[in-house]
Amino acid sequence: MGLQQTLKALSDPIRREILSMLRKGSLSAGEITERFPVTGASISRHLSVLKDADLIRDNRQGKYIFYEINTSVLEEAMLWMASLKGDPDNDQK
Amino acid sequence: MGLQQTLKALSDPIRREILSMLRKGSLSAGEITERFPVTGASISRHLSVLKDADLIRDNRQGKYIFYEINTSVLEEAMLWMASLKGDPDNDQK
DNA sequence: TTAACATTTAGCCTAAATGTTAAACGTATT
DNA sequence: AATACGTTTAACATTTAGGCTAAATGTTAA
Repeated sequence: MGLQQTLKALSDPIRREILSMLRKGSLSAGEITERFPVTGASISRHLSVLKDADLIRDNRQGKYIFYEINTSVLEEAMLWMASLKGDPDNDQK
Repeated sequence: MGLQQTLKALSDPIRREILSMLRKGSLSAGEITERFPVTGASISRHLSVLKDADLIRDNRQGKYIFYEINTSVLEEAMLWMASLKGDPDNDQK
């Protein structure tokens, strides 16, 4: 985990779009796949990248696997960006 | 430009470290290179990625080229992340 | 203008990322 | 248990990224 994994996961447009979709509520892998012009296998791998980065969580319900967003991990990335804007004499690492 | 280029540029640890270094003031390409275990040519390419993303600006002074950070472009990335955390019914796209 | 130095660009190589199809897996239904 | 359905995993092809060395470019100084 960590900043590296977070930013890497966010650097792909499909993965960002998936996160945007999940903002409105959880969706199954199939529902997510429907909205992209790539195969389910590709989306599945994108989902696993997002999951490894802890940007999404999954929970199975019967034969469906539902994905939901987890934004807590964005905190670190936002703090890092904010620190870049800040005065280096004042505060953080 | 745009979010894609910004996040792509930020997804590499060397490029992030370069930005952190530049927080404290501008540095020449050579000074930046000294601090990494890779060749000047590699750093030069990293600098061009950061520059294309408008995360840094350069200005030549004699035979040196000095780089400085430009944080304004981080705004968009931070806003995007913030929007992921927000209520989709309330506000933005 | 030649030499020296700082930096970038080009060409090549390897590794990582992304896409595809086909096979495997997990669950529900019959 | 067999089939069907949703999803993931494996194997492979292609593209992209990052590193290196060598050549090119820009600038200063002799």
